[in-house]
Amino acid sequence: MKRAAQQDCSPPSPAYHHGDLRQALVRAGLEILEQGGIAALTLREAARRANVSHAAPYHHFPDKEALLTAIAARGFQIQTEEMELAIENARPPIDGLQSFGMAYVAFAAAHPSLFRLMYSHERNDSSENKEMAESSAAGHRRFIERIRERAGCSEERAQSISLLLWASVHGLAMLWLDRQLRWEGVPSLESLASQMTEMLGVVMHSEPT
Amino acid sequence: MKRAAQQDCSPPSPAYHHGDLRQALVRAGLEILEQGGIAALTLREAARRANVSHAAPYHHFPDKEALLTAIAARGFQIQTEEMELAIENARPPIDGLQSFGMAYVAFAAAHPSLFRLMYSHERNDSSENKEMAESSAAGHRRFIERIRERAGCSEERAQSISLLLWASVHGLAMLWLDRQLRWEGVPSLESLASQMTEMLGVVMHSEPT
DNA sequence: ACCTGAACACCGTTCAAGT
DNA sequence: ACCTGAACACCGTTCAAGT
Repeated sequence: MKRAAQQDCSPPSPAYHHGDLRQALVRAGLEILEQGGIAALTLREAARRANVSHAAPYHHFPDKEALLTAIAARGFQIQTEEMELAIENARPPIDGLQSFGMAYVAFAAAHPSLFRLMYSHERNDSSENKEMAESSAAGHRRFIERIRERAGCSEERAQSISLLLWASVHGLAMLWLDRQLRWEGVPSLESLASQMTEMLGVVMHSEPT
Repeated sequence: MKRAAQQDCSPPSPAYHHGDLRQALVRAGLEILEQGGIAALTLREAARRANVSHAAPYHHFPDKEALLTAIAARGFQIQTEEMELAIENARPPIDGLQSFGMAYVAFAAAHPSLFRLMYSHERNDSSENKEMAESSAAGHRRFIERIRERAGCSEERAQSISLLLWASVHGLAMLWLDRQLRWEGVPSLESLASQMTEMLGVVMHSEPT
């Protein structure tokens, strides 16, 4: 009922093409990223896929960087959704700490270009980024709390552990995507991640120094 | 004696401008990277700084990507040099494992754009990359050996520990450069790295699972 | 308010031509 | 062998003009 009055699918005008070009551009960007990588992601190509002129995006984004930021923001949403799903469906149900690490690495492997875009290029603290930062911080706080409960340690120490876990899986994912983990007889990314998160369990249950 | 016959510094010809344009381009690239970041690093700008036409680089590199690879390769050399220096001069002399982590993060903080270039964009296995890969693998093997001696564990386990250490400091550096580590009251990067490498000492001296 | 089409400066790449 | 200058296709960005 919130949609515009039905118009039998005839476009309201040959020029005004849809109500939400902004979202269409972000969607197009995700598609380009998946098909051709970051090099193929241009403003003009996104406009082409959205069936508008190459100047149209400038009515929704001040510049290309802003579109990239919006795509990255959408990426963080997708990451949250996919990770929550993966953690729920983990078989056999494994430790929350380990399943977090596995899900993080799995997301990076599934969306390499998007993952790189999200975590690269120091993006300015735009309003969009503030939203992202807040939702990300909230998730982070919940995660720290879970660690604190499970390990029965101080919040300060839980923070240290969570940073170590995050950095480890982030670094593993990045090094893997960059083809840096290719010596003789490399195990799969999955087994590396599993091995790594297991070792981190040792730290979690050890005495603080 | 291997140099060309002395010519009183007068250029051998107004067009042929130096003997080693290739190296000059790499050097120019490093300079651009430090001054303007990855966005400023164009083939034409590198040519400009080397005082040659914009087409000249194509006699030394097949395309832009090849120049980027050469710059990244030089970056790995610089990283090795700077890290060895930093580890030697660590005061007070700290554990080798910890000083490695600190030096790694320090390099990333000192050369953010170069560090990003080195570890990004899946570069093809060009001959240059094979050299890099080999020297990198050799260093890696020495490092694993040191861990094995110190922790008195199997080589397999030493490999796991070294990967955990590498991934941790790499992830920490990346997340820091990407401004992802900015919640309330963030400690300095140095103290985060120190804290992290200390925790990893726990893993190293713990019993294998 | 939202979109177009022309225009500008810049970039990567190619190529015939010069020494 | 190594470099230049012109040329081409593409991109980000701007702007007057249209509805």
